[in-house]
Amino acid sequence: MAAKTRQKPDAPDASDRVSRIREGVTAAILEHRLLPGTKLGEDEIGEIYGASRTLVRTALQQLAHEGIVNIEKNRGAFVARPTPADAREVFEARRLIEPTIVDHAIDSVSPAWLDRLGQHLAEEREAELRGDARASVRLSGEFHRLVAEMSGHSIYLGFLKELIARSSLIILLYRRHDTPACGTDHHAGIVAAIRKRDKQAARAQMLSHLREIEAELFLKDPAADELRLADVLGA
Amino acid sequence: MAAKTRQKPDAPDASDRVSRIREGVTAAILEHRLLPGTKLGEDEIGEIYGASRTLVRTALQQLAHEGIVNIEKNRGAFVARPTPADAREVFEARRLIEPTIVDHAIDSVSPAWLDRLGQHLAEEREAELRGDARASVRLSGEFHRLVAEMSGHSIYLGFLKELIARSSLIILLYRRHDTPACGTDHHAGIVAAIRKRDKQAARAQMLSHLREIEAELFLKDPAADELRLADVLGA
DNA sequence: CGGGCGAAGATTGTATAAAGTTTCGCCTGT
DNA sequence: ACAGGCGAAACTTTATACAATCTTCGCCCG
Repeated sequence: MAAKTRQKPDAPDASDRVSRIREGVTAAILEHRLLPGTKLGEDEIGEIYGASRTLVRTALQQLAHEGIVNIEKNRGAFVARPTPADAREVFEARRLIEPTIVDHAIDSVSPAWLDRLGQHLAEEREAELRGDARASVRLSGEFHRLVAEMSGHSIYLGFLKELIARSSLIILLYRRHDTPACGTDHHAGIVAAIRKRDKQAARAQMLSHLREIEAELFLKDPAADELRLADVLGA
Repeated sequence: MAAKTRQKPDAPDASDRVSRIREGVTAAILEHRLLPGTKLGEDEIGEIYGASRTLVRTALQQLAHEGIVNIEKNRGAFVARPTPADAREVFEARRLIEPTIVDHAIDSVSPAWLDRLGQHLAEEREAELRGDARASVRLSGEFHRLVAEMSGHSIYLGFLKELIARSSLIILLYRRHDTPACGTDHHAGIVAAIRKRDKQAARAQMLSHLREIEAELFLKDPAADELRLADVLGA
């Protein structure tokens, strides 16, 4: 039975070229090398990755569906600029879904997974010590995705991937102080609760963790935003 | 101000050709004219809609992301065949999200929306009287989407659209009796609760409604499924 | 007569070229 | 000097052509 060629729809180490472009652009956006509003020309990206526009276009469409890129008809693709309202929606959705995800994760916990989580915490601590903000943001997102993978719930995993990508962009945009993302301590606490199979504690910690992240953002009123824009344009 | 050409990213009456293909194929799948496992050839679809393969591919990729089509590398696109495990995941997600959605819907209720809901209920009753199963399934899904639109929460709306599409496919696959989808009475009850701004009742009714839909499905054990398949092949 | 190898056909993946749209600069007219 | 419009350049969109891969059918060998 040579069913070897078949590969998972969302393989993490996806070796095909579209995935490489998608992940490269995602990394560039999330590491703040491409600011919101930046135009993503197809030729430009294609040249960077040595691919034709066909593949670039596919990747950009996927990113648009993830919500970190906006495609405007006949104008091109731009790095998304989430509004404060978007931000609130994203975090509300996370507060709804993630506590349930940790519940499931605890149900299907295993020594191998606990090892993986511990290893991840170590990586996060190291990045934080280095003061590497880019790696911190990336690893913080990966922690949440790891828990979702652990839960074995593919629908929740898919939703959360989207929410994490958007969150990372939002955090980079609206972070108040330059505090390095969300505290590693929170993640450690969640892992401890998972290790103890304490669902109630895990849910509670996840929830407060998410609340704290959102509380550290400066989500100004959309109306005020409009005014400020008018101010700039009028001046 | 010639900003007429600009259109919403997910316009319901999207007039562009990709959307027309996507909606046509979606309708065909949800109306059971294309059975799960059916191959969706690019040329075949392109000829039907008078479009080139480029557009067909775009549409199929979007459908794959929605989960009602599977794309296998170098083999093509097929109508998805959700497993019982998939079905349980989808309905669990709906039970988590939809009660919250009705909450929001009640927060932003308006006379215009109530009219719209009432009108929809009438359409559902009419289709049921006609015994038009296809229309019933479609309208039943649209009811849930309508409530999500009412909530004004774009993230939840996006997630629910995906869940509804998958649900429709699942219901058509695993329905036990040929009972016409989910009872219109449930929907009427939910609308009544929304009209009374009774969040608790609305949440409870939505939840029991979803439970009842799932209870009417015959979600056989995956293991048993394998066995039956082996049985057929062996015979 | 059954099984496996191989070539032809069909289908998808990728690249390139043609068509349509937007944008920006420049020029003209007032 | 400034407003308005014409036109070219750049880009996206769509179509078509080419390359790679898989499937299928027939043939040969055991």
